[in-house]
Amino acid sequence: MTLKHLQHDIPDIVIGRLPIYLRALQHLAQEGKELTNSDELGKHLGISSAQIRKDLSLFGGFGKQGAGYRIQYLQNKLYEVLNLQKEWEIALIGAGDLGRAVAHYKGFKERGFKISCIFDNDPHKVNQNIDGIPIQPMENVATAIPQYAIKIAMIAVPATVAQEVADLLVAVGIRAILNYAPINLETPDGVFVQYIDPVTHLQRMTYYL
Amino acid sequence: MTLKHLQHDIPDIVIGRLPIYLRALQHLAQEGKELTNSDELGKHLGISSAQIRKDLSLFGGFGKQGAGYRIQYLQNKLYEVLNLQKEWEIALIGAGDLGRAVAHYKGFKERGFKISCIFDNDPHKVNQNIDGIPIQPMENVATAIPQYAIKIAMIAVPATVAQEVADLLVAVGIRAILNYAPINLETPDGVFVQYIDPVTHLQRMTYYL
DNA sequence: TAGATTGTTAATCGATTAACAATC
DNA sequence: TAGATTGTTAATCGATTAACAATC
Repeated sequence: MTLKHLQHDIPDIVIGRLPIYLRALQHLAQEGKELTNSDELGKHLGISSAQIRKDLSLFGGFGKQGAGYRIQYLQNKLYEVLNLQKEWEIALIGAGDLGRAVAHYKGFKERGFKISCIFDNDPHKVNQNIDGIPIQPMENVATAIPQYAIKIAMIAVPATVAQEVADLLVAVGIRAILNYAPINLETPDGVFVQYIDPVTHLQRMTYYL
Repeated sequence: MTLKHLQHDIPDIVIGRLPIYLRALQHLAQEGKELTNSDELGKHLGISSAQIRKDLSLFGGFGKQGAGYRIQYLQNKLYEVLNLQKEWEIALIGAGDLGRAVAHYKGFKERGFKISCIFDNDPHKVNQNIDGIPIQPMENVATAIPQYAIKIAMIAVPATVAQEVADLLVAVGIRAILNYAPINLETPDGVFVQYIDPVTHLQRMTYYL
C-alpha cells in the first residue's frame, strides 16, 4: 500500500487535522498502547470515527479491517505525509519579550523544529544570545537564511512592522511563516502563514459566557 | 436597529471570525480611517466581501447601504456581541517556562484580559511573583477562583497533568479554558476549550513544503 | 437624483455522516 | 469461520458565493 501523492486532491482542512491525530497517537503510545481504532481516536478528540477513517484513507490504507490502526505505523505514515521525517530549521525574527518567550519554549525542539537563528534590529540586543543562539542584526537576514536554506520563520515583532518583516522574509526564500503578531499578513501564493493570537481565542469563548 | 440575540442560530465558525474582523478594524482605525466596507475588509483578510456582509448581518444591520461600515460603531457592536465591554479576569495555572512566558505577554492586558492570579504546585515557586502577581499554591484554586468569580483560565502545565488540572478548574466554576498543553482536553458541555499549540501549525505548513 | 454598497435570497460548493460491503 | 473494523459510497448537512433588490 503506497502513499497516494495526489496532493492537490487533499483538502487543507484535512491536513489541519493530521497534526491533531499525531498528538493523540503520541498520547496513546505513551500509555503503552500499540493498537488503536477510529472509534477510540474519535472519542479522544471529539471527532466522528467516520471522519477519521475518511481522512486517513485519503492517503492510502493505513489500517487493517477487524483490527484497527497500529499506532507506531500510523505515526510514521503521518510523519511521512507531513514531511516531518527530518528536523526543520526555523528563523525567529524579534527578540523582545515575545521573541524571548518563543525562543525559550522547549516544545519546538522536542517535536522536530529547531530555532537555528534569531534576528532583531535593536543594537543593544545584537550579540547577546538566547539559550546559546546568538541574536543577529536584521541586516544578516538576507545572507543567513539563504545560506542555511531555511524555509520556515516565526515572526515575533510588533504588529506595526510585521508586514514589512514578512515581505523581507519572502524575498529571501521563506515559504512558511508562523506569525505571533496580531495582524493579518499578505503573502504571495505558495507562501503559507499561520497565526498564533491567544487573544482571539479568548474573544471567541467570551461570546458564550 | 437592535442586536439579534437568537444566539443559537449563529454558527460557531462565524463567532470565530468576529475577533479577526475586530483585529482588522483596529488596524484600520489606527490608520485614521473612519469608514470601511466589506470589500476593503475582505481584501485585508483574504475573505470574500459576501461572507463578511453575511456574517455581520446575522447580528443586525451594522452598515449603511451606499456608505459601508463606520469603523468605531462596528467595533463597539462587535465588542458588545462578544461580551468584551468589560475587562475579563483570568487565572493562570502553571508558572514554569511556559507559564512565565504567558504571564509576561502584554497583549492580554492591552486587549481586555487581565491575569489576576497564578497557581503552581512547586513549593519553590509559591510566594514568588511574576510582574507583581503572586504565585499561589494549587490548594488555593478552590477558594480563590470562586471568590473572585473567575470564569476563564489558561493552562500552562505539562501535558501529563493538564486533564487533571482541567477537571479541577471545571469543578470550581471555570467556563472557558485556553490550553497551552499539547493535549486534547475533555470537558463537560458548557465548558469551552481553545488550544494554543504552535507546533501543530508548523506541522500543517510542512505538508506543503 | 445617481451611485454605491448593504442585507438577503437562492444556487453552488464542500465537508460530514451514515451505512455497509470488503476484508483482516 | 465469526467477529470486528476498515475503506468507501451515497446521502445529508452546512457553509460559501453570486447576484440583485433595497436603500442610504
